[in-house]
Amino acid sequence: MPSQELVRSLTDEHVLRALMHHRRLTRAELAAEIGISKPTAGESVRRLADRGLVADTGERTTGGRGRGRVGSYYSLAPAVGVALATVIAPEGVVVECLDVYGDTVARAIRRINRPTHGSQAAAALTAAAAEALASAGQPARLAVVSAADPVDRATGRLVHLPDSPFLLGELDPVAVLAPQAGGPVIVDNDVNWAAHAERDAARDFAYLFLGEGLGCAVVSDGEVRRGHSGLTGEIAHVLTLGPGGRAVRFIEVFGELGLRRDGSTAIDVERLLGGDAATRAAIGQAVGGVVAAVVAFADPLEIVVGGSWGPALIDSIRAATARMPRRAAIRPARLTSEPVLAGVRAEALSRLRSAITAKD
Amino acid sequence: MPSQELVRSLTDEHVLRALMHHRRLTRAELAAEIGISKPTAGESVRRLADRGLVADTGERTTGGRGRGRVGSYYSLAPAVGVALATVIAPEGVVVECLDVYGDTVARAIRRINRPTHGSQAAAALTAAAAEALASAGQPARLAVVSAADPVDRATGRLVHLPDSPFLLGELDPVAVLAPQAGGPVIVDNDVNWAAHAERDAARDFAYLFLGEGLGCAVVSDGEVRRGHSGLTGEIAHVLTLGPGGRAVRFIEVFGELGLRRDGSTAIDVERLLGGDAATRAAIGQAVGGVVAAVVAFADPLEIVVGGSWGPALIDSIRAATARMPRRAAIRPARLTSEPVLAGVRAEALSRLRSAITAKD
DNA sequence: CCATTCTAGTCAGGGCCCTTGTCTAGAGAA
DNA sequence: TTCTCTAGACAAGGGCCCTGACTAGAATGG
Repeated sequence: MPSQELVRSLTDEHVLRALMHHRRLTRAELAAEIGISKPTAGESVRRLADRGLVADTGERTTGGRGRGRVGSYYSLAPAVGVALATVIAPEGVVVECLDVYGDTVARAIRRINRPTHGSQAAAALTAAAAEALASAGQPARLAVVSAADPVDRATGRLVHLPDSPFLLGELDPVAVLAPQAGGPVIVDNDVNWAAHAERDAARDFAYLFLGEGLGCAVVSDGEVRRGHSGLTGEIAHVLTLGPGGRAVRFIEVFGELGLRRDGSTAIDVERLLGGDAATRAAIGQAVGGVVAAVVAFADPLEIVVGGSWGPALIDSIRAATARMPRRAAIRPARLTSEPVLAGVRAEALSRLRSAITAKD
Repeated sequence: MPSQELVRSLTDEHVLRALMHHRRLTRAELAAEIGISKPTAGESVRRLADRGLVADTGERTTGGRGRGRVGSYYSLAPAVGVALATVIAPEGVVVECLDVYGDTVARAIRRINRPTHGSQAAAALTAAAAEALASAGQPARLAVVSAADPVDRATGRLVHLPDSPFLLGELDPVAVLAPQAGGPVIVDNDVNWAAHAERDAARDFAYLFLGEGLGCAVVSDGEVRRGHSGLTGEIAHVLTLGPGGRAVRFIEVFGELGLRRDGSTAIDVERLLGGDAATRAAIGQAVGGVVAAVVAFADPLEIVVGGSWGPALIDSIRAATARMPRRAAIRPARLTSEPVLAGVRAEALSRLRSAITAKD
């Protein structure tokens, strides 16, 4: 019987998924919801209870909907575990424990004093994860991590690219979190997660991040595309229209305009936002060249502009792109508060649910 | 029994797939190959024969492998049909009928006298398809079409972009072929299909097409990505490094070097290939800028260079990209003879097989 | 030349999973 | 107290597949 028990596992999967969305159901409600018979629903619940995935909540239907025999409510057991949603930024780290319903059941924060020194971030990460897990009281099943630096797709390590700020320093989030994650550790950079959170808008779009650093995420056919080594969207070296009509690398435009912080590769956002009309036009031109490239290579329905100064200069960008032969709608990012965390949460929830239903 | 017959359809699917790869098998061989019992294999064959998908070939095992009772060979019936693999180029159209084994069972060619006049191409297409289908003697199930112009993803129609040669003219391959295709008509441009054919090399790469026209295909996570409207890879307007260090649109570089054909937007390949060292270096610089952009937005493992003059200038391109902060391996295209047709054939075969196994 | 050997295909019996239909338990309504 | 209504359990049955035994029929080999 090679594929006979497949149908049984399918039934169990349906039951788990129904409980994820309705939190608690009686066996009769499960049968009606899924479209299976009551005996089948009962058997499935028994199996899942034996495996520790489902438990009788102790609640009874009495007092709810009229007469009839009382029913027992079942729900997912705490043993199904939580997912760690983690954001590592230069200011500090956030670790949240998400349960299977998407609720944040615990949260811990640690500040980092010396960024660009990986061991600081690693220590903060371990401590925050320990605190959050202790507070949640449930086992972790996996971790989804955002880091404010380019991430190597194969290893999950942060990589230092020339001319790009290296905010967090040498850090291997997979190695740091593996002991606490209880499963896979998925790492990607913050821009990609922010794009992930705006994914419902379109199946093909680009997210242009314009802040202290420069980044871009490409969403194609509904998924964030990372490329071979995970460096899709590292746009510092794209050739664009610089001052005087010269072809200049994108990041160098800001140097030539005197908008890079001294002794750093980061952009001085304050000075940039206080710039005059000519400066804003020059920046708009430069961004326009990048837009032309992303239009050519990603053909997005729209271009979402985020970051600390991108939305403020959106008119200059629109003006620069208005004359281009091919255009794409340019709009500011929709999510303004914690877009990165929103994307990380969404992925953590989706993966946690898959891990539970797919398991064995 | 909501999902009970799922396992039966799975069995049938396995049988069909086994027959696609082995062409003819006895029921006992099917059972051994798939890992099911002989009675189950026999039942499945009976069902599929009733549906007309499988037929006794009349061949018997006698004379082959020693003693024992003779077995009956079964194979897929001709009624499973063929896929139309179609290439539309300015010179003419090719229509091939591919059977489920990937063999070309019929082929028809029509020349086109007046390109850029869509009705000519449409007539040639209809005639070639009719000839090929008559010769094949099997019903068509779907068509996969390559066109040497940008293709609108939503409609399958050819689109005219500014500064890009419009070789075939207004043409709606879906409408033209629908009556003969017997199913869906999938249309994409030639560069994407050529990239499709090189897909086994890597899951993330870019295919740079440098010929009379300029194009690029982006393969990400193993699939050719088309973008929202299907115009991914239309690189004529990417800003790059032009003569004198100015930021120039890619296509304009060729105009400034005097390499565009008079009265047309096409590149004069002969003159280009006869150019001096300075010209080749200038072209290499310009292509290098495009490479920088594709590296930033697609992060390919390698960049495959094809087209009529691309491979010939690969050293100039490599020299221009050698100094770039981020690099990707650049290599000439592997498939040189009919890469487009190879990609179209591969997709047609894959879709034909899916259509047969998924049906009902 | 005939018994042996070996394989393709069929038949019978049984297990698994689900379904329908019936029955029991037990709470609210009359 | 009796009726009504629902959650859940139990029994019977059907679909699909498997194992094991059986039949048919050709080549081998003494």
